[in-house]
Amino acid sequence: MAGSRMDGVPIGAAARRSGVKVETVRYYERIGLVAPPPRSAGGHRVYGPGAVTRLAFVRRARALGFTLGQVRDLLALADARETSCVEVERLARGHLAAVRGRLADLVRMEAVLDEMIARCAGGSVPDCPIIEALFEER
Amino acid sequence: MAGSRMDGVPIGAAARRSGVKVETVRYYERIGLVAPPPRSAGGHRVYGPGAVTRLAFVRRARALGFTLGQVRDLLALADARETSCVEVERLARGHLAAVRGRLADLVRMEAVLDEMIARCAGGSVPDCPIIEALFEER
DNA sequence: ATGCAACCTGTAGCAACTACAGGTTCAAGA
DNA sequence: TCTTGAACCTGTAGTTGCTACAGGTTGCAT
Repeated sequence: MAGSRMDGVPIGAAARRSGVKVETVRYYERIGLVAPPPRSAGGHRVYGPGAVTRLAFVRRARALGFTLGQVRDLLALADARETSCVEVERLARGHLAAVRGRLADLVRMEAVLDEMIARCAGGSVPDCPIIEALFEER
Repeated sequence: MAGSRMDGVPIGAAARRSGVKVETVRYYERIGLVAPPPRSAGGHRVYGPGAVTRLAFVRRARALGFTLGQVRDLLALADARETSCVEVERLARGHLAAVRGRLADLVRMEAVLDEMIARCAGGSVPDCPIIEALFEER
């Protein structure tokens, strides 16, 4: 009866549960972002719950726009729990600034596209204002 | 006196004028995004005003987040002037939708980071809420 | 004439995956 | 028990959009 509930799962199930694709899981292992899991007799990777959680962590951090390098840092900090919060907050703060920068860029981008499309009016104008706008000097 | 004002410029000047880096100009040529310019006797590229404008167009479209594939399409459309505007607008519209999608993601990202930092409070909490937040299921 | 900045080609590297090819293993049904 | 066939394995190459060399040649100002 021992070991019946704490199941190790193969990579496909780990991928589904964590939201990371199979190839990407192997990629993360290859680059040393996650530890190589134990293998079955036949050589298949077997993931415990902890490993799956870790993969999910990576996925969420990536979805938040952290680079793999930053994720690596976060994982290291998560492992060294004592002195972590200040460091983690610093990382998150820096990242928030970057996010806000990109946000501002995208908002501007949106406005320009919006205006270009609006100027395009009916659609049958011979001199397309979008092209013109992009070709214009300055 | 003929040819004194319609100067062809070397790649460095073309790069400065268009805002595209020298290496990137060569890269664009290599992948066939822009046509190979004529060369000087010694083999240096010589860019006319038209080529520089085209590079600037690429730069601006890229700055708006168009992929190189889309830029390629835009350039083709710009060359085939008659039937272009509707198509260009369609491209721009599709791109705007993509931009808005990314925008929504970033706004969510910002909210999560903001909240994580807020929850991190003083800074010396033993269980760092940022790490916890990312490790949380669902 | 000479010095040196700017040019040339070609290749390799970066992030962060993604997609094969060509095989092996696992699990479930007959 | 045997047999499918899906899921796994490794390794390599491709993707996008550049960027950075190395090791050489040209252009131009002094």
